[in-house]
Amino acid sequence: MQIGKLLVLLGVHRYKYSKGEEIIPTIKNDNIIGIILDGFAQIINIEYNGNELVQENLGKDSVFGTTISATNSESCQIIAKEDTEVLIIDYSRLMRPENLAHNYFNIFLSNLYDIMSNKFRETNERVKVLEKKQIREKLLKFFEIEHKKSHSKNIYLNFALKDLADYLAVDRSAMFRELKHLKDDKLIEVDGRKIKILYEI
Amino acid sequence: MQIGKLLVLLGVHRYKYSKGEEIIPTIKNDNIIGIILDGFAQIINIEYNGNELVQENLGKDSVFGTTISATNSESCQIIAKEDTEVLIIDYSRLMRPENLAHNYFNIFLSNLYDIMSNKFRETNERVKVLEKKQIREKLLKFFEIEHKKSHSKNIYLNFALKDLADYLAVDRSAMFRELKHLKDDKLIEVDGRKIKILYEI
DNA sequence: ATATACAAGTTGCACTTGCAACTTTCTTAT
DNA sequence: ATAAGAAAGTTGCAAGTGCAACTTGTATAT
Repeated sequence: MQIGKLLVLLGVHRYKYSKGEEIIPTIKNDNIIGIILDGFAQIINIEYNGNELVQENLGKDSVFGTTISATNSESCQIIAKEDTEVLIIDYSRLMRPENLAHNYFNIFLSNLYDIMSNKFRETNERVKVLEKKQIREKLLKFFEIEHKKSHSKNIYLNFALKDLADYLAVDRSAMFRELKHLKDDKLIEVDGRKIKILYEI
Repeated sequence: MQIGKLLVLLGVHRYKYSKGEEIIPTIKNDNIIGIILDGFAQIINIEYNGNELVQENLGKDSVFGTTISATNSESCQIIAKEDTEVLIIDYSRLMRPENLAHNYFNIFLSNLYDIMSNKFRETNERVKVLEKKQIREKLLKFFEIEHKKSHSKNIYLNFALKDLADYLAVDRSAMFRELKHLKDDKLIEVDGRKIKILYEI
């Protein structure tokens, strides 16, 4: 059997979206897992007052879906910000008994587990940061986590500083202020997106 | 084959811990999933300054482990607060190729996925709350989520109010102050652990 | 019945933060 | 090369919050 046909049987589909399009069918169903194969999309939350706020950036290999990330169909839109290719897994189809017998199925599930574990780790890292009450503490926790991952005292952000403020869920200007305090206290050096940790960790 | 033997083959073990004991072997390995079958335990985080803080309460059916919750062996201890029975799944053993052929394996993985999805949902709910910048907003988001789950305007907490402050990652007294403001504004009524939503939602 | 422990609730105060309203610097497209 | 837009960086101020230090209430055990 062809891999392609198998994927269809397992409830896995590949979709392409143009820049600006809404990745709509994916979130209507409540048991779906999406993986960004290529491109860039954003989960946008529409607040009760009409405010739209970016909830999550979805780059290559990002995972989303009701079970995995905080997307609920009522208040969320997923918009392709570039031409984007998405793999959609229909979980309820995937778990049909007739699929359970498939040879490939195990490997597939096993990979799925790895993807989910990764997402778990990321989310838990963020919770550890968000749990800190003060901006300074949040920043230090963030640096600590990044340091543990890279084993380097030089942190290079692959996103804008204003996005770091969103990640920490604090006001942008307040974060800049605190970064300055940390610089003044000679705990860090900041040069654009490069942050250097000066203290013992 | 007996289920018992199968579980061993799959790298699944059942352990019992007495009150006060550390659930130590579980977190030494970095690829483990634990499920509390019975009892009560806590994940305790030891900060660099020696402070111990309860990171998570693990009741019946709670799931923990490096891939799933924020436990890293260096700074975390899991302590049984009552006599506790734990199911430990060794993920690296579980995923051995020879297991992939097993009939039960699929069902097992499928259940595991459900457990993980649940944990995902819980964590994402908390992130949604933690993302709010102000205590009032955090509380309102929390009420909103609880309301969506129960479809009732009466929220009954099955934990102490001080634990709600921890969940929201805010100061306890500041939370009480804000609860009072919400009461004054006639948005809620609070009676012990019972909270009644008075506004349209 | 009384002591003990823990949760609930309150308050003043200093510090932190969000918000608004800027200026400056850097990117990107034409 | 230049305009337009976005990100970086600042600052004043009012409001929000953490912290400490209480009091009151409520279980639980002896």
